[in-house]
Amino acid sequence: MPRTEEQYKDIREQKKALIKETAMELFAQKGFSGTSMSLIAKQAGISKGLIYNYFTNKEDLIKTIIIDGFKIIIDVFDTNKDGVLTDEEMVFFLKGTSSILKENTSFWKLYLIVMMQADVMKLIENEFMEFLAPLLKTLVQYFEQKGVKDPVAHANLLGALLDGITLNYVIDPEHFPIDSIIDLIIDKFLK
Amino acid sequence: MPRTEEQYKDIREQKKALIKETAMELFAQKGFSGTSMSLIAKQAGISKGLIYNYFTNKEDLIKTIIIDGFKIIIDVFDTNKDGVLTDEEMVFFLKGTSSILKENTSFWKLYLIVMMQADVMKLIENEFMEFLAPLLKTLVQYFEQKGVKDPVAHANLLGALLDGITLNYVIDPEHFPIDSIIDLIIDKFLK
Amino acid sequence: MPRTEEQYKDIREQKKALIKETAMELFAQKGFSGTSMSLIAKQAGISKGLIYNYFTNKEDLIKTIIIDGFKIIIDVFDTNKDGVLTDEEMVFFLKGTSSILKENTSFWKLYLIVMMQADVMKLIENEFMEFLAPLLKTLVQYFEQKGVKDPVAHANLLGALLDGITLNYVIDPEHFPIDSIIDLIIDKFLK
Amino acid sequence: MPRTEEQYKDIREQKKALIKETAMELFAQKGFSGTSMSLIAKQAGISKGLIYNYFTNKEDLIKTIIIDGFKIIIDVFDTNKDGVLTDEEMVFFLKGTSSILKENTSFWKLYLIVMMQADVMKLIENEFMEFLAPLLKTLVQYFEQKGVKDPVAHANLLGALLDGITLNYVIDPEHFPIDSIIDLIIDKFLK
DNA sequence: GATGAATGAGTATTCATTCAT
DNA sequence: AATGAATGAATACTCATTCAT
Repeated sequence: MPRTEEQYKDIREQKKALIKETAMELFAQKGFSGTSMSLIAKQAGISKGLIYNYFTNKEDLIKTIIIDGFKIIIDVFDTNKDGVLTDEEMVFFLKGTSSILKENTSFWKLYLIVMMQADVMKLIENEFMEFLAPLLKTLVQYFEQKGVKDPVAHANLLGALLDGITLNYVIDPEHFPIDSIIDLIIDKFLK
Repeated sequence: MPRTEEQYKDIREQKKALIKETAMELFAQKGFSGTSMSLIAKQAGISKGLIYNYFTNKEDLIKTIIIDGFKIIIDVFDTNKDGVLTDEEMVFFLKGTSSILKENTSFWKLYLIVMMQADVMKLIENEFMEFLAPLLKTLVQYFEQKGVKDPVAHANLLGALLDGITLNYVIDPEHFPIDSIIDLIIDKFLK
Repeated sequence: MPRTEEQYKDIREQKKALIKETAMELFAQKGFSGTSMSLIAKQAGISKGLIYNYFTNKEDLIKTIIIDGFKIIIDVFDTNKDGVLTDEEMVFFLKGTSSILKENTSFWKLYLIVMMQADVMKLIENEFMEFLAPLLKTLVQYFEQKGVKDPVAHANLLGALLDGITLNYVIDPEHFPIDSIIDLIIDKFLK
Repeated sequence: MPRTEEQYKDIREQKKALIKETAMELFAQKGFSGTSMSLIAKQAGISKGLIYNYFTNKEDLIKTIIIDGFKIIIDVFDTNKDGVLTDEEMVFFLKGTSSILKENTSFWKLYLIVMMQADVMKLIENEFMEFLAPLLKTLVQYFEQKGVKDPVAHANLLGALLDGITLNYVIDPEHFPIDSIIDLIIDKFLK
């Protein structure tokens, strides 16, 4: 009995997710050029050819991983919100950073790798800006509302700080005291 | 009649510097595995083989570039100093960060790439710790002396911040407002 | 729909045999370092890359060729036999040497090349001793039973003689009078 | 004061001998393609360029080593002698084989390597025949005079035996019982 | 006579991608 | 949908040889 269209779609979605998940871990661990398609296939328990059934090539694979990752993060943070953050929401956002880092360490490591690699970065420039711009805008608005002297510098400072925390955390999650640092930030930026 | 030893030494040093400089730019631009020895040779206007006259292999090349870079930075900052930073020295250090970033953008980009790349990182782990440990210690001592509640978190926060600034600056030097951010840091951390 | 496992296995075995055969001829003709993987591929009518689908590297290739060769020879001669050779069996063994040389000239040439090449020899040392030791032991036992004064020297002499015959035969199979020499040996060693 | 022509000639001869000696050891140890000109230069304590001052290329170097080696051996054995060997002379020749192997192990190993390598062999084919032919002729004459049934087979057998002994000796000089084997040959072939 | 920097063709090996089944 | 054999271009690295000094 042939499978229904629905079932086929399910299989496709599952396989695609499996490939993406496997590839993400490996890219984060060994870098983009350091990870071969063969290894991804082997690790995922499928054939090399099958990957090309779902992704047109290696670049498409990493691009999809990153962009889909952004989508999830955006959903979580709802960074597109028009309104202005209250202090409470900001605390929620900063505390959320910690748990989102812990739960998606591989993704964030990959994110940093991609940011450093101009060639790969070009592939996702547009999506990257779509992701980052509203976030930065929200931060600027937040500081404007707090009445600080240079809200743009404040927003950039906080953005850089979050990047730096991400960097240090993904490199050595065991030893980097992320939670006490987040507390410190809340103390320094919200009072 | 052969050249004098002096002449040979001169030639060697100049060529080595040329290769290191060229390779650093390319590594920073395209990553370690993304940069081929052929490209380095082509860009430097020499033959592939000659690189191997000066560096035993690709790893030796990047290792030498990073370690020599550290040496220069250490000399500038004198991070091995035993004493404790005064506020004045801290300001000097932070302002120095800005100019050292501007003058060695490629090196710092390479530094971040290397930090993200576990396999390359292994090559220079020892030298990296020798460079970083005293710097972090100095920061901790500085915050201890200021009497803050959690000096280690403060030091790590400032360290992460400097990493984040480096990251944002090397990715887009034109648009990142590094100087006003440094001023803000001085304002936030020294008062 | 993929091929059946059986089909894949068939393809693999045929290709592997083709590569081994081609490589053996070339190694025997031009030596180990004198034979490039490119040339083997070209001669076999396949791509360079395919060789690495079947053998992990050049060393693995020559090692497999030699070891598989030994296996065949051992089967033919049954050198592991525990008992002692009769004169009749010794005649059979010596006459067999002639035909085994004629039928596997390339292999024996390769065998000699490998013996002369210390670095390649190291790769197969163990297998080589497993092959040679029982053969030599059988020869010693044979001469012991014949009651000659120095059976070890006799065995070594005969061994060296067989090596020498192999050497002369593979260098110039057309002109070396192998059969009359074997007859002479039978005459000189068995009476 | 400039050196006299005589002195220059002396220097040339000494340097040439040094290069030949060094190269011979290395070729015997690591094979022809396995030995680089750089290594020879380093081992001999001279520059790469200097080797090309004395030998037109690598092939010329090995060719000269082999041919000069033959010349010395021929002188020692005087294989060009027209007359026929007496039994006494044959004993002297066989015993001499042992000492000549012990004193020139590297040369004989190189000789075997070259014999196995068709490409290199071609370079010295003529000189090789000039060396071997009279030797074989002398052996044939010796056996003719002894009145054996098949003197050519006898000569070839003895020749192969000497090759085999050389092979076994150069591979493992410590353990191969060359002298008792030579005694055995004298016993088997002269009685 | 002597040096060693420099070249460039060559080597082993890897890997993204294709395609017949 | 799925396989893995096959390709070929690219990569790091080696080395005989040249040549200005």
